[in-house]
Amino acid sequence: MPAATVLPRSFYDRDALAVAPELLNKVLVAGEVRARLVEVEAYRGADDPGAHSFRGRTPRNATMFGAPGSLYVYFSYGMHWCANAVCGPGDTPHAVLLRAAIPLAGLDVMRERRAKARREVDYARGPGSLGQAFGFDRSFDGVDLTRPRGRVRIVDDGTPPPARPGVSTRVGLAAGKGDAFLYRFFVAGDPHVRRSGSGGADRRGGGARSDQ
DNA sequence: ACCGGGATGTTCT
DNA sequence: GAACATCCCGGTG
Repeated sequence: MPAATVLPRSFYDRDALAVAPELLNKVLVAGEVRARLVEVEAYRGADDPGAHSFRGRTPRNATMFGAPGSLYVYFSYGMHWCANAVCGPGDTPHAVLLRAAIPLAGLDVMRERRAKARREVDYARGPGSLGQAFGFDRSFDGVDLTRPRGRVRIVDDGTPPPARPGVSTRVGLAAGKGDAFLYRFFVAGDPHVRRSGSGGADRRGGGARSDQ
């Protein structure tokens, strides 16, 4: 098993739509907590009415306009802290929302933080839950994800992204949700991915594409 | 399993 | 004052 390597800034310095599917199966690390990303969403600056950066820079979204490879954390619905990886290219305000992950280490800490979650599968299922499991808050906004011993980082442990990720529209948006915005990517069939829409949870097998 | 609503507070119009 | 990249609980079938 190769040593885990921190993703370099060049990984993030691209369109969020290119970065998002490649973040699947990477490992998010903060202190002793580690979890494998299985669901993400791309948000793309000026062309994306669903993005926080669509209407320009504000105090809240300033981190999105900063260096690719930064962590953009925002407060959602008066209750939850959600985390994004800032992307590019250059200073283009793109980002990838981290929506769900498989707990790998630091399970005691996660269980304590996620007291309401009964099952391990729910520790980091959904962006608010993921933020709570990792202990994110305002002080994490702007953290550099590319530092090998940084406070938060994303590493490659040798697990490749799925060859054919699940793809769908994004969750919970009033704007930017048509078929032109297939910006959500997930590991098809993984139980840690928040179920969407109707029907069965566990679609698996050869093809794997649009929804679960 | 599916749906409806309340919690809770920052951000922007 | 409305909207919001959400979560959880309780009702119903």
